[in-house]
Amino acid sequence: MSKQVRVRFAPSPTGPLHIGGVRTALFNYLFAKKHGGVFYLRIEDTDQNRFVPGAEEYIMEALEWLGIAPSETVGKNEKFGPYRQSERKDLYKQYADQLIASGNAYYAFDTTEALESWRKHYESKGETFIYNWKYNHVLDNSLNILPTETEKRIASGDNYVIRFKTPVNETLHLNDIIRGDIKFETNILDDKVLFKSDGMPTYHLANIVDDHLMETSHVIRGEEWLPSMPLHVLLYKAFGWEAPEFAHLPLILKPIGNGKLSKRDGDKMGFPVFPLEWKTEEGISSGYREKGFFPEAVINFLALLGWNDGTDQELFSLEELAEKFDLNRVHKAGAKFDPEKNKWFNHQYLQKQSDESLAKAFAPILSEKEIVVDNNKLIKIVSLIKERANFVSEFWEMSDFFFVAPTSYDEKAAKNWKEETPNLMQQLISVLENIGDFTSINIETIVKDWMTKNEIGMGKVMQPFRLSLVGALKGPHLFDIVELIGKDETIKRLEKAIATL
RNA sequence: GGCCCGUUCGUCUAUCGGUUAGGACGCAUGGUUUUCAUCCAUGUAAGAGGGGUUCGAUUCCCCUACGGGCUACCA
Repeated sequence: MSKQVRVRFAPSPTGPLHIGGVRTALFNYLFAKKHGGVFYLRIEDTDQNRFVPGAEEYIMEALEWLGIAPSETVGKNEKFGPYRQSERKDLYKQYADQLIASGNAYYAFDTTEALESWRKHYESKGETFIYNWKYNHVLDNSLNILPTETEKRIASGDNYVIRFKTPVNETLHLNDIIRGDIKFETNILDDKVLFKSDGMPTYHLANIVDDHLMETSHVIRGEEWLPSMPLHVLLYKAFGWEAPEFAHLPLILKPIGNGKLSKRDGDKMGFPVFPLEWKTEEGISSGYREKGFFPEAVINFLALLGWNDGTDQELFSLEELAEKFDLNRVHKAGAKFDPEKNKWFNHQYLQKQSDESLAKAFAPILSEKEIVVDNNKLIKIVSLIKERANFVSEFWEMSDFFFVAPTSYDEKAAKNWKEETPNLMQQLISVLENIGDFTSINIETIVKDWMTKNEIGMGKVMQPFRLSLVGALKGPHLFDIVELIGKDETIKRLEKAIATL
């Protein structure tokens, strides 16, 4: 690639960033890294009605948490700033005027109501209403009146918008990196509004102007933008600018049912669709971070939703992804989001964490329950339970018996508590009392010795023993538990079980 | 309705004309663990349909069906 690669993620701050947006950001980030380019963030806040406080901060925080923060954005390396379109407002009008002057755009005075009624009118006749030359005879714009009249109306304060004048009778052959050639007929295109009556540009104008001014080399965005690609390409042409290359990413679809994944689906289906938690008056939408996902796991899962490196490898670090990423290997079809596989990735990344860092992550949960525990002991406990966990948040219910004696016993397991069991447990207590070196291996050897010598079946002892200590038939290797909770506690729990059951 | 994009196991996907259509998640079974889980092994399961092109189509072309997106003075 001859040109410096500069790509952007350009969300509009209308709420929390959702998982589809995260993947778009990720693919842009990876593409930039792969080609030694720049990944920048631009805030597209040209719709004043949809502004949501906190959304912009949320987006930045989310990208930072995920480890894919932009290198240029609001307040950071602003060499092409400002990066907020609302702050570039004054810039856009001149470009709209430029298009008017060159005959590529015109003023339109139609009211929303008028357009709505024309639309209905033609639809009832079985026609598709398009705002272009074909229906110009019913439209109220500067194409139909004298320039002096237009000037007069504008001067008198009539509301107007500026529309693009789509060329007539052209067949456009556009290229998309992922999809190849795409054909469009200009005759079916609307003359889109470029400049709104409130003095703000629409997405289309602002986007093209900024992508040009910020020297964007590649536009990598969601497939929902594919239909506006001809307009955008036409705009570059009208300005006389070189257009960037385009790549339209497949959409992320709902796990079950039809349609693309939407912001509301997440909590309804039991998984987060947002990187971070988002609170509003209506309620809390859960986030990956708060649910205990590792950012690496989220990144890895998302990267593989629509892309793969052609091998069987599934676990990739961010660096590896950046090295191997290739837009030509992006799948064309939409991908259903699979919460199960997402969890599996988290399980993989949980196993990669050190016992120390997992203990550190677990500690706050324990202190909330006012449990004090020696750090070395905690590290050991974590090492015993982590392999069966998907999340740190599962640690407590998987290990509570290390910290507090069972208060109840699993009913089904308690059925194995036979008549002879109390006596056996009593004998077991005596055996344990005499063990000097109270370590897992030693205890195991001695206890098993005792069972063999007295011809006691393993199941007769081990199951009630576990039930007494844990309260259920679950958990790590029994003698590891015994060592960790210690001799006194073990005996205490056995005595309690004998008394209770 | 119109326009555009797409279609391989239930799900994510590999395959760039010739393969027993491979891997992963899930599920099932077995083994390990006298527990649960993990782990290991095995199994389950796919080219939407119809036409072409070709010696040969999952792969290239067309049609149909289905899925998705867009169709605002929202992005």
